[in-house]
Amino acid sequence: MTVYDELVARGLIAQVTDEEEIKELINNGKATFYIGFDPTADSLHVGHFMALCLMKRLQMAGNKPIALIGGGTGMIGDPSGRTDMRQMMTKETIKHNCDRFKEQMSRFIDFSDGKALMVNNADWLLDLNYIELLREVGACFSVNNMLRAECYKQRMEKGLSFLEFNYMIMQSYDFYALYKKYGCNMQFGGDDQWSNMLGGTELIRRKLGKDAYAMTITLLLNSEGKKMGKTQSGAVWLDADKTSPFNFYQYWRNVADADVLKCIRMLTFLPLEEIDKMDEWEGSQLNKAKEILAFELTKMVHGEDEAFKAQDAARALFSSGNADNMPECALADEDYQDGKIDILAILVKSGLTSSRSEARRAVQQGGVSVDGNKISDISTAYDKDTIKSKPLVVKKGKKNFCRII
RNA sequence: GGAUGGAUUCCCGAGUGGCCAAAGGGGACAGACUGUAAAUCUGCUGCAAUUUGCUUCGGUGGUUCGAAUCCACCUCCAUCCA
Repeated sequence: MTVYDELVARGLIAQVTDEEEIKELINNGKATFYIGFDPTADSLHVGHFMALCLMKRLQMAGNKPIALIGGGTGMIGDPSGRTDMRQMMTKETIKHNCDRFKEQMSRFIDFSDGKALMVNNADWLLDLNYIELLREVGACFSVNNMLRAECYKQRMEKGLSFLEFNYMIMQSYDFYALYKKYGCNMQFGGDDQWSNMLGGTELIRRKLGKDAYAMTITLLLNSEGKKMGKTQSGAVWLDADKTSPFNFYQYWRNVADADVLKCIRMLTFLPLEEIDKMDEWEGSQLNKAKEILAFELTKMVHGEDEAFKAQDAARALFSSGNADNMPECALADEDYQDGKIDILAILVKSGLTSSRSEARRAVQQGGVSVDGNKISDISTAYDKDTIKSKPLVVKKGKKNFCRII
């Protein structure tokens, strides 16, 4: 099976500019492609993960990936798919985020011996001169066309600043620059990037008279049509300090039935034949598939050891309610009053609830238990000595655990 | 630059002087049912406290016994005109 066919079978491809040409290029390892990453946070998250996997797949097939970090475009902010303006970031923040991205990417992509490149568009964008830029590429863009682009449409209602409007031009310029410098002939990106990417191929055609290609990756949406990889507390990060391996595992363990197979197909490297077999599974058997999904992804992101730990912890936790590998919270001496600490304070300290009011509600609604015993009295308190000699396992709701030491 | 409309709690959105911690919906959280799923039903959703207190309605001042609501100025946004 060719790489391209595999990508199709896994449902990764959303749109392509020229299917035949792209097949030819990537199946034969002739593509030099780039994917851009905006440094909007100090860690990559699940949304980037798909792109990284795609890079890896194509790299394994002999193509050369270029990871482009948007140190320059990050100063503008991509309006695509957004309903309001991004917050402007300082140069220092962007720099810091770029460095962190680099570190994380190296874990997935092989950058040795020039097998892959990492570049920062700040290197060329920041030196651009406004008038020169206008003369060089300004003529190649039709405002009429740009306004028709899907990514700007919804912003036409709410307002779009000139700054953000230029994002497409910057991204197109990136492609153009990479084409000239590294012979980069293909760009990949999220499906929301489609119009920006077309801007690039168009620019290359006009300026150089050469063909370049673009392909978008299907956005990972859940069955409700929302982007996956987001929780109420924010994104699911790849950085272990921002999203612990256990929580990362749990996120995937908890996906809806309707989404499991899609996720396995798109995100894991399991052979397709194996995945097709799972297609038959239904009902509670899908739970097994969820475990596989969670394990595989955790393994890729955090390593096999962490994956086993998370899996063991989850299994133990949900069957017996105790385990070694659960989030832990160490109480300090000043957390105790007269050698005691009450249940509400414990809930807040451990981060299981964000305020005492919320903690009180949780207890009153019967959602809190300690060592398997439901707590019904909000004034329940524990001695320091008791906790020090034997940690408490506090549970809020069905899935939130914390060991108090 | 001119005219008009707008900014409300996580989001949408009601509220035009006291009865407002602020309707309704969504989301989140908790309970029941389950398979760590979905759907459904129930509760709950500013902060702190065992029937009470404290801080919120873009910002700053002001009027008033009392302001999310009235006035002034400012900031930001949209629409139309230039």
